[in-house]
Amino acid sequence: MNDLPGMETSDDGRVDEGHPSGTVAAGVYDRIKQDIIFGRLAPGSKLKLDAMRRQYGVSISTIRETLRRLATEGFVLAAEQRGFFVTDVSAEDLTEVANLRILLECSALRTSVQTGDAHWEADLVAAHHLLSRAEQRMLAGDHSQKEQWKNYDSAFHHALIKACRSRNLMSLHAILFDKYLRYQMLILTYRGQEAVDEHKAIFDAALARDVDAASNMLETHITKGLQHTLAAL
Amino acid sequence: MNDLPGMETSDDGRVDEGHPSGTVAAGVYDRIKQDIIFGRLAPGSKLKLDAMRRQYGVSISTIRETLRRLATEGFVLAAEQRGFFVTDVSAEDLTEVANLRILLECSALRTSVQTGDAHWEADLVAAHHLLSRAEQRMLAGDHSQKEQWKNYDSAFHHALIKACRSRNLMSLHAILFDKYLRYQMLILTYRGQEAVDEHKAIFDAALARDVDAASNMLETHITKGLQHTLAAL
DNA sequence: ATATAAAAAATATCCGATATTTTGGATTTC
DNA sequence: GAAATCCAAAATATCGGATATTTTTTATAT
Repeated sequence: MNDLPGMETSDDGRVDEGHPSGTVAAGVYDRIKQDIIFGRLAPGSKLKLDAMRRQYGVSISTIRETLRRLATEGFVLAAEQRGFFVTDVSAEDLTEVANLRILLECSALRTSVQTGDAHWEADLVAAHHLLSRAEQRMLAGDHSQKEQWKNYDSAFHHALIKACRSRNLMSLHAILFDKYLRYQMLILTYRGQEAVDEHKAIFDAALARDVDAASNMLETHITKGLQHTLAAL
Repeated sequence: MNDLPGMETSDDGRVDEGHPSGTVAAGVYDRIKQDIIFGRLAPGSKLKLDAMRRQYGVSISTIRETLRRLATEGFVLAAEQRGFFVTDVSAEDLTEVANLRILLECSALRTSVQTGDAHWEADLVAAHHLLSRAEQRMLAGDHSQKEQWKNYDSAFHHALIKACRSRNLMSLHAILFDKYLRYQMLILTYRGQEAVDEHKAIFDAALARDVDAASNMLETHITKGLQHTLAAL
């Protein structure tokens, strides 16, 4: 009882240990963030400090530090003197996030495609391969490893823009991607073959060093994903 | 003694009270952030928790929370188990920040100019008026209120893009602007009449609803500022 | 129903204690 | 004399408890 609003959260005494996180705070940060992104902590729900402390097995100071951090990234709302809440979702917010992704990701992709070296190519090929396999499983109806599939999706998009030579851009993009991801996890439908084909098209254009084609495909990909998600929201 | 690395920091027991900040943490956040931006805490310097606690007169928990927050925004580097440092500056970083500003700010400006209503115009006129007066003082050789001048500069750029209808973009931009600002404060030279003219040109184009002209002028403005700052760095 | 007052819950902050880790010297070794 | 090693001091990470305030809830009265 006295459980958190969302539903069951990450590990409840599970041995787990998928966290090579050096510090306690880093571990709990990862866990809470994932719990928000994957919907285990429902949008809008109150994050009571004492309950969180018990749930995650760390002190209140650590919880506060973590929530503040997540608030700065935008996953949590810090209401002065009234505590913390999981950030709400809305069609407007999703649209903003998608448009920002287009702006940043396309710009970074263009630079990447123009300047990426053989090493960038190799990483990209590897990332696409892993994503591709996961997508095949999804298409085959095996939705059991959604979390992993999304990790490969994330890694693929990351690999695409990795050669953009801007740490600032990369870190902003990473946060945006996670925000976008949360919306995708919220709706439960898979876009299927269409998205697979788009990934492939972006991948091919990138390797062919066709800057415009790659950028356009990416924009289409995000726009279509947005529409799909908006419709299901 | 046992002072902080930068030099004298904001208020040392001063009555001050320019902070209507409801909570203690909010106040110290503002102060530390300003101390970094305006160079009172030097780039790269170590932020020792105990020293900070004494300096700002708050508990270590509060200091940690604040530094974590600033680390997420990128003004502070959180080195796991090794404490916090003021983020270093570099030509590469500055260039990245400037390019991101161009990307986000120009995009937002275009939307703003296209969709801004009379209220947006009014705010913009007001902001430009204040900036303009401050610039005249600067040109006249009165550099005593650099901090205020920069606040008007910031407010002007903010007013330009205010009608872009994207909170996400606005908040990212605000952080980028502050990062850029720090570099400007680091070098001590004023770009002068040139920048004043650029501001005026952007302002005029925006009010004239000339999207392309406004966007181009803004890009030029940022690019020239970047070159000026790079040269002085 | 609605406004108000008292009680309970929760937040914001501080403090002190402890286990670890990192850092700076001092000492020894090659 | 430079490099490796070892030890003590400093600093970080984290916890649990205490207190003042503020918010929320509950109960009471209009």
